[in-house]
Amino acid sequence: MNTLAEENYLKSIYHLSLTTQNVSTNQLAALLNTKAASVTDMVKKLADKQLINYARYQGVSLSASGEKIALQIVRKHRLWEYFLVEKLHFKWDEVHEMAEEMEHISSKELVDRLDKFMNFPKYDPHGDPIPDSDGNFNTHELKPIATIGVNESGIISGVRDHSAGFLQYLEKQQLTIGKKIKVTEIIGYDNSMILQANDKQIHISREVANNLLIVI
Amino acid sequence: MNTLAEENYLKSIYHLSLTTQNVSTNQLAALLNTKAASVTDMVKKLADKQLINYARYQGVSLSASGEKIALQIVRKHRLWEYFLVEKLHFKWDEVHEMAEEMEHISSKELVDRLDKFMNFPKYDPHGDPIPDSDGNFNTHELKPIATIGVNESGIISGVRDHSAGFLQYLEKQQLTIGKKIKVTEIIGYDNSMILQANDKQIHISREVANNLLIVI
DNA sequence: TAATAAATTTAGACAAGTCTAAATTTCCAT
DNA sequence: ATGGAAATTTAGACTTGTCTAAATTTATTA
Ligand SMILES: [Mn+2]
Ligand SMILES: [Mn+2]
Ligand SMILES: [Mn+2]
Ligand SMILES: [Mn+2]
Repeated sequence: MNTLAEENYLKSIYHLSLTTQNVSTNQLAALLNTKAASVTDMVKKLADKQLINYARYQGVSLSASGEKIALQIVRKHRLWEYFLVEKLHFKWDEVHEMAEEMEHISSKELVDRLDKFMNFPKYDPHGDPIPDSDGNFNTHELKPIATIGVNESGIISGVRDHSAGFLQYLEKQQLTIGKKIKVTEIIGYDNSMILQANDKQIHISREVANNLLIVI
Repeated sequence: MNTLAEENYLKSIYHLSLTTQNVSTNQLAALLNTKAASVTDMVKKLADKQLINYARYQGVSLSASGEKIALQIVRKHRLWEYFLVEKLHFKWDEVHEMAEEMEHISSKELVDRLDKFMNFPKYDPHGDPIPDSDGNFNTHELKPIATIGVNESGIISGVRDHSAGFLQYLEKQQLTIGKKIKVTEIIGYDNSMILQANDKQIHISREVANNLLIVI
């Protein structure tokens, strides 16, 4: 139906659309590790196929049909990540690159059966919601730990940075999905935070606090 | 490492090499649904990469490194087919096209863990042997039912024709892998055969008898 | 508001993989 | 042994997706 390159563009536009309404050529080029000129070419093709809205110099947004496709790709990515972690026992920092390939397996029936096989998980190993067969998914209110104050607490429920390095750091500190944390102190000098978690005190930098998401 | 097209060529050369020592351009073109001129181009590229032996007008054969790669692709194809049938409950005639895509997922670690997850199966849903992590696999002596005589028997262990139509026919007749059959009569007029299987008499044409493989 | 900077698009080129048509080589039957 | 026929390769072209460099448009800021 759509080429691998087209699918990757649609997925990237989807992700960027979560924080920008009109996605720019340069944003896409950065995310896709390509050049702005290449993005312009592809964006014209996707617009011809009615998968995105595009006006020269104005950036792009997904059309209804484009979003539908993007959500199916995101669904596949997250279901395969769940499979790799829950069934094949990979660690949460090891699965992204594999899922980047697996998300392009085309059969919808396969994905739906995989979903059923794993009992319809709602979140992937990084806390991101998994769209169901129709593209619907849970949206819980996530906020960075950095936004709460002393004596406030929450449940770790997601990450803003998906890099292997960050995930490995969190794993080592046992700051993983589902863990309860409470802020016990904020160091004024550098805005770092001391958390109570796993019956221990854990000192995290402001940068970590910005990239670790909780639900209250 | 290698492109999708290169992998498909190597796999096709591997399959054709099982019955021909020097695989011809036309054989490859037919199997890959492409044109002889395209095959010549690709074959030059694979020869440059030392994955095949190629002399103009003389056909090709796999080099040691080419065969190693081909066997890894075959391993992935058959393991994914096994997964689709045993874990996701697809029928044996439904899995080939999906496996054609999945065999190109690159991670070796993933395949090895999938293998372990399924308890190291030795044969795929069609009776074809699954190479292990090092590329070694069982070779049992398979022969078409057509080659045995009246009162001889065997165990259905493979198919020569992998088309969905043939597999569906066998399923309906309950002539599936593992079933014991005995030839009770051969009709001289058309060389069709009457089998005893599943406590029933089943009449199969010569063509079916040629494509259904047993081990004695 | 004008000029300068930044973002985006256009122009032209290239690699991979494929195709058709024409040329070449090999095979086979006389 | 030789003249087709069949198989294979070459020549030249096309598509997809990418790139660099130049041109154009939009944004910023003095
Ligand atoms: Mn991921
Ligand atoms: Mn994820
Ligand atoms: Mn198959
Ligand atoms: Mn098979």
